[in-house]
Amino acid sequence: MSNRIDNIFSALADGSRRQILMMLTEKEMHVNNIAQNFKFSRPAVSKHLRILEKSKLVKARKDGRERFYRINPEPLNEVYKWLEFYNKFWDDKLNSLKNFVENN
Amino acid sequence: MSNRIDNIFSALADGSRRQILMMLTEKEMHVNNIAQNFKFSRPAVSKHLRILEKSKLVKARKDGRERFYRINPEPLNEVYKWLEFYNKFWDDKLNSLKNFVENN
DNA sequence: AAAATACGTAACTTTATGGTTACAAGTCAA
DNA sequence: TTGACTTGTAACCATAAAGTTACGTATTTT
Repeated sequence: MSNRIDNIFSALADGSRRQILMMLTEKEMHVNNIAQNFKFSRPAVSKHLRILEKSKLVKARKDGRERFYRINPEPLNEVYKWLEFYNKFWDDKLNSLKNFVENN
Repeated sequence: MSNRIDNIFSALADGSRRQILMMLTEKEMHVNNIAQNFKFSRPAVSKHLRILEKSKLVKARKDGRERFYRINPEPLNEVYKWLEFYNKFWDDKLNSLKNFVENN
């Protein structure tokens, strides 16, 4: 019963996965390449990649025996959209305070 | 070993908790009040509130035997800051594309 | 053809998550 | 002071998450 935005948030709730995303901003990387940056095993990295792939935060391209992963920032727009509402709420609070100060 | 932003993201990774936050934008609410909006039990709501409190997304105020919860959107700024980097990345990609189009 | 490489996945373990019911403590009303 | 109300928390259960090792398969190298 977990939806799209649940998946995105929980994919992002892990520091290792955020680190992977950070690496992928610089260049495409294949699995071993990514795994070298972590203390834990390659299959563990593979699992993280599966979770990132499921939330569509990364996409994969197969080249021979290697799989290259690249970032896909599109799902982050969902997070942005979600935050916008609260940003508005936050602004309104500031505006209320501003109004209070101006009118008193 | 989970840090501040981990806590914020995983607090937000649950639809019920996001619903609670949504309710709290309108007004302060006490626990029973919140629990009436859910099918699951009051202690379950209490647990969700504990998680939201831990990530500082809500704050509580005790009044007699009731505890009133209110939203605290400040931690959402952390999420914003985190997203900003990727927003820049995204813009740069668009700029690169723009440059490519302009120069060819 | 055989050996080495890159990867995914299955099976397993440990720990975390999200729910439950039962109960204790503080506060309010009669 | 007794009884009801509001809440938190402990103990428990089922399921999911995050890691491990072992192994199968596709691809490349020799």
